[in-house]
Amino acid sequence: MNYLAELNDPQRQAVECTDGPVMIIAGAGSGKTRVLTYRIAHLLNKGIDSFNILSLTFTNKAAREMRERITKIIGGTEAKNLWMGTFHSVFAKILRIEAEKIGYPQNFTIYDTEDSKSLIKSIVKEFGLDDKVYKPGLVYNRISGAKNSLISWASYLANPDLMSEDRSSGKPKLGEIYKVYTNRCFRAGAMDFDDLLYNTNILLRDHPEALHKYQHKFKYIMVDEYQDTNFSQYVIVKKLAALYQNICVVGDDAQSIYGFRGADIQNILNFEKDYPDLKTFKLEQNYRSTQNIVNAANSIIANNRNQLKKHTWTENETGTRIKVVRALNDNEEGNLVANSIFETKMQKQIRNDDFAILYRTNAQSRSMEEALRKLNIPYRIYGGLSFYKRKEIKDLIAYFALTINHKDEEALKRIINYPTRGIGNTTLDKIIVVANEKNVSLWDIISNIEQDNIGINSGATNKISDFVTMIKSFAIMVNTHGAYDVGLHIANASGLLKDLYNDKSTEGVSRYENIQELLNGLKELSVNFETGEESAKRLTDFMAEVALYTDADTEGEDDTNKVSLMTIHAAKGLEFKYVHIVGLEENLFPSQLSINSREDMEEERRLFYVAVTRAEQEVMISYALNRFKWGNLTSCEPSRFIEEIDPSFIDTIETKKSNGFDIGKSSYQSESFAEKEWNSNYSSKPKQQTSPTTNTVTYQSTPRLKKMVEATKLQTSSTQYDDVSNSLQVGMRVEHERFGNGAIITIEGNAANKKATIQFDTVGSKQLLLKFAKLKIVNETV
DNA sequence: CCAGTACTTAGGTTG
DNA sequence: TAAGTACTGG
Repeated sequence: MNYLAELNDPQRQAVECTDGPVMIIAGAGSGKTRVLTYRIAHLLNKGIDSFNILSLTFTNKAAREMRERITKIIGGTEAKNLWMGTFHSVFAKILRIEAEKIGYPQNFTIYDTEDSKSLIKSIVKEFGLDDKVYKPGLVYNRISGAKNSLISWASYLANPDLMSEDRSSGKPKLGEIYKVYTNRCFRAGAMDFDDLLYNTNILLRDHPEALHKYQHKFKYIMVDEYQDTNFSQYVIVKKLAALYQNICVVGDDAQSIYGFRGADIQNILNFEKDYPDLKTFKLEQNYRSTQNIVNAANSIIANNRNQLKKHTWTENETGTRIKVVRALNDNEEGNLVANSIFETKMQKQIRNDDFAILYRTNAQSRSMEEALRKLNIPYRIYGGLSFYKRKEIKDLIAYFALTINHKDEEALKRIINYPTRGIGNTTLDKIIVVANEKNVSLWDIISNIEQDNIGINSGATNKISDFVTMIKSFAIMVNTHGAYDVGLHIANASGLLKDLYNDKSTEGVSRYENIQELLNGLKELSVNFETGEESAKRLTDFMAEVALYTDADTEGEDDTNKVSLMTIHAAKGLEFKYVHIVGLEENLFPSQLSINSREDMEEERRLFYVAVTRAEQEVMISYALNRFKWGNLTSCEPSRFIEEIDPSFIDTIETKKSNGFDIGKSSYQSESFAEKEWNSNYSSKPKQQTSPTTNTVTYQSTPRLKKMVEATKLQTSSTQYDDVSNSLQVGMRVEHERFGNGAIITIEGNAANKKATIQFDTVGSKQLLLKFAKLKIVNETV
């Protein structure tokens, strides 16, 4: 295959320059992925072994696309041998191999962000600190930032700058929390996402033999989206490439938009300093967009100081100018955008999925959705909750995790009493206290619960040992059965499937189906398609990868041909014929939080650059004069970014509504249709200011009296229902004032804590505390 | 234990 | 405004 003929000059040079350090500055739409894939093909053509090539990306999606394209060129077998994937997946794989060197078990758990935050939350609680001050998300970001800068907890505590920062922000204990967090993760045999990179650095720093091994293995290294690397990733790449120096980084400093999560644009700006004999190639020809779009984008980015020199250009047609549209308020902005899409569709016969609406913040999607719905335009919002983050999925996966790694404490805390098995918070708290005293894992305590008397009553003790026995039995099965068999068994034996099955609400049904879907996924994994026989794919293999799945991008059948709604961040790497960028207002885009520093402002500007360069044919920019923010109507000014576009590439549209009023002219504003609509949208809503004074005022008396009244009430109610509660038996049919009729399935606990599980005819199964549930016996026949 | 209510908070997001 | 969480009464 003559792939070199398909490339322009700089693209071909970049492909052919395989040895030594190379930097490819790839403008938007310049054929970057093509160059990367052809470069790998070229390496293989030259006789390089596919096992010696490492290719790193940031997202699963990018990795998958790359693998698909490379498979087409070089075939599946060769493609499989390449080390190709996200930073996290590649180094997780290496860490599993080398885990023992750094004191971790080979089957370590990967904590996702939710696990990490929940752990942080419990540590903050243990410290007796206020979780309003030490918000888990904030603490997590602080720890994450430290790890991505390769600052250990010890150097954090020893760093006077960091310590004084934390003191002046009123959070002096952050370093201590970092320390305990690290210890707890280690104790649980768990790494968070940042640890996958941090610990790789530890491995390469402290174990020269491991460093040499991987330096020799990865003779050729490629990194995509290099402008998004953080310090931790930068050091890994630098170390691995130190021996052969066949390092090729690809990126575009103008598209660096992830500074807020630790990406350091200096990594690409200073790449030359690390490799003085660096060869740089610039891909400046844009194949995606019209001249107007490319030129407008160039005029925007020219306002940034901190950038590498490059001039993108295109041979495409001139195209139409960028339209700038003003709306009176956010709802009208939605209507203008939706109308524009509707008209373009009709006039030019364009598909829905050729349109995208891009915004700075997720909150802006609402007005867009409403407007699209009014015109019956199908749309899809990106960035929802991914499958693997759903509660029921996380619950089942927690069972898997605990089965494979008994020390995993977040998994254990999540499921020890779900489905409820009588191991309540009090018991769990006791276990945690003892585990912390001895600094051993929770599992160490509960698996010896019968020997060590830690002040838990015999009932709970029995339940805990049942739980331990169950998990141990799962663990045995993992070694003897395929992933699907074990998964199904765990879902059943844990009682999770049954619990969901009993919930007949819409959400309950959907949760049950989600579990089925996960199990189906396991089945596909464990069946060998060619023979139809069970393969040796183990639950362990699934668990090694699942934490790194984020696939919100599994497109179903019904997701085709819809208008795309997403944040600009989410749009990076995508392209659409028609792009609407909405909310171009000061304090929104650029964001209010970025107006005080040049770095942040330049990142906002790059974000705008990314937005504009998504478009092939047309860009429409809109802003509103008034917008609801946090429940208040605020007036807005047009964004400075609009002025920064060279005026020769812009058309300012004086929008006309269907009735002919020109809302762009202020003289019409007080009488215009738009104004009336504005009034009807916001002012005519009944404000509920008039309080319903006539309604029942139950306790308009002193607090003391109120207490007495309530005490009497409780007394009467409990005496009244004690008799009923004592005579209840399993099998009886009862009536509940809210849930209707049902049958008693189990009764447990005694006296005040007596509770029953009841299968109701209409609302499914519920557990009720008999003290409160005013049950009437309907039928005593057992 | 369940469900309703009071209260809080509000950027972008991959793995 | 809206959505999510913490608290509390039955």
